[in-house]
Amino acid sequence: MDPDICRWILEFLLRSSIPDSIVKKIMKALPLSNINSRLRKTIVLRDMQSEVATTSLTENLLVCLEVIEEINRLDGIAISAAMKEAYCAVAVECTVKYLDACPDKNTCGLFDDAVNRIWRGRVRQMMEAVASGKKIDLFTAELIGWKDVIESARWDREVCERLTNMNTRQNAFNKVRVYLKETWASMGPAFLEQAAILSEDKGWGNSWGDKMGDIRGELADCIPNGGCDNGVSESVLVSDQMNRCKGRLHYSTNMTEKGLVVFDGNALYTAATCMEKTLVAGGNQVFEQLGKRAVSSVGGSQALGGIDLPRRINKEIEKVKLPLEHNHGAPRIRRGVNISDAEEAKSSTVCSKDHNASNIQVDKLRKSLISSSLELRALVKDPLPDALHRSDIVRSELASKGVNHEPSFENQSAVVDVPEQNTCRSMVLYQPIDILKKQYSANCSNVQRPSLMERNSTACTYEWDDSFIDVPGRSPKKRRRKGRWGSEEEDALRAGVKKFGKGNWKSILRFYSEIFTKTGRTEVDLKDKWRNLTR
DNA sequence: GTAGGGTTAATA
DNA sequence: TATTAACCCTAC
Repeated sequence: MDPDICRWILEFLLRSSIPDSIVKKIMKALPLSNINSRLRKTIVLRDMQSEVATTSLTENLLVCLEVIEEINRLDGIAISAAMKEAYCAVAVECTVKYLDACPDKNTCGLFDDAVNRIWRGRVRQMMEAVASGKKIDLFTAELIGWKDVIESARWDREVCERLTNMNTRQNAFNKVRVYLKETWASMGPAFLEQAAILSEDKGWGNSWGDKMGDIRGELADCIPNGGCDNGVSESVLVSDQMNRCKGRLHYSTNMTEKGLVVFDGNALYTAATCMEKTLVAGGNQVFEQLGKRAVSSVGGSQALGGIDLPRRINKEIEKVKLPLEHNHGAPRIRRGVNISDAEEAKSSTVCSKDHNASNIQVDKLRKSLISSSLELRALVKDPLPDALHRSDIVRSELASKGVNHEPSFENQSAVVDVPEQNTCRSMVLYQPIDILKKQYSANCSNVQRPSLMERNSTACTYEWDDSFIDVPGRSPKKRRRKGRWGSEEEDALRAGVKKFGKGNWKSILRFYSEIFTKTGRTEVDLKDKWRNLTR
């Protein structure tokens, strides 16, 4: 798919309320080259929004804000007061929260570690950078003031108590939400939404809505046993979101609705297909207007990466029209692999109403894919897509930097009631910005955070290749070895059980994510370790 | 998501 | 070789 189309789709999805799990899949599959600063910022903001939505506050937010500051500086955008306040409030909360869990506030290793990471790490590096003449807008007098207070809490019990009694958590949430609201507003709608609004202004019809309803119904009907693996619900969700934008666009072509059906849980394919068909639906008029609107609204092609948009759009039209009209054509990309027309034909029938027939074809195709996969493994040392590669590489490079976090929506209230920590919603890892961090977070602290693009925690291995396909004659899957538990981890686990109670492993994992993500612990690991500790 | 039984690797 | 810690699997 064309990189510009990818960007438009990704920006739109990031701005939507599509679950992070789907965005995660899409980001894994999309070729994320040529990311412009607007998309970078959108990714980071979504990351922050996700974290706040699950009422979790981690040092990931500090990294995000630092990344955005860098983006803004390069783009010549001033740092707002809300952003500075948000950064300071999060830094305070990410430190003070450890006081709450410390049995002995004056000898708490977790609090000390947080002070070292945040105030003696990030903030001090800022101080040094400013002293050397570098402009860092996040470094404020308020931050310096808090640094002194936090440092004094290490030896002054009174300060310590005062900090513990402050609602730094609520304050941080409010400040971050204010900042997010302000920033989303300043960025305006997603490019595709702008285009949709434009098409509505032009009166290009509204028949799409009815048609989309039919298609969604067909999607639901044609999925045997609730779906092709787990893809259908995702496809419908994506379709719903795309419909927000597409509903305003004119629909007039002979779409092959079956082509909309997700194959094997690949939400990207659905998103891409929906978007292609939508964009094609309006024909040249829409594309031309898209181009004009984009170029005129940003004062030239610069903001779109310097592309000749109308020319690019026409190219896309030709590329997409062909397969639509002839029901075959240019190869599409699924899971980062080009698929042939024959496979396309197969997959297009996967979800037909003839479930038995489609299942047979699914089985055939799966066998074919497994066979291909094995062949590829034999031929290629590491078959992971580039995105995963980059993510893994960056993650290892960030082993001494890093972060944590969770998911979200725009347009949340700026000031909200924050639930008690032990009633937090379950954390959903959503970590999309590894690549961006590599570029923008040279001064991160030493906490690692799993990536959005990271492989499933139960599938990733530390000492050997993962092999999820059983192969006769091949040695059985080895066990992961994450290593023995350190005293820091044990302390965090004990403090977590004291704070959240036994059994709330997910909450404990989230609360001490700075510690547990370094070693890649899961909630099951925490449970098992607690069992060992209490035996 | 969690609990608990079972398995495996590391260690004494 | 026995014990223990870490990990896996499955049911709920």
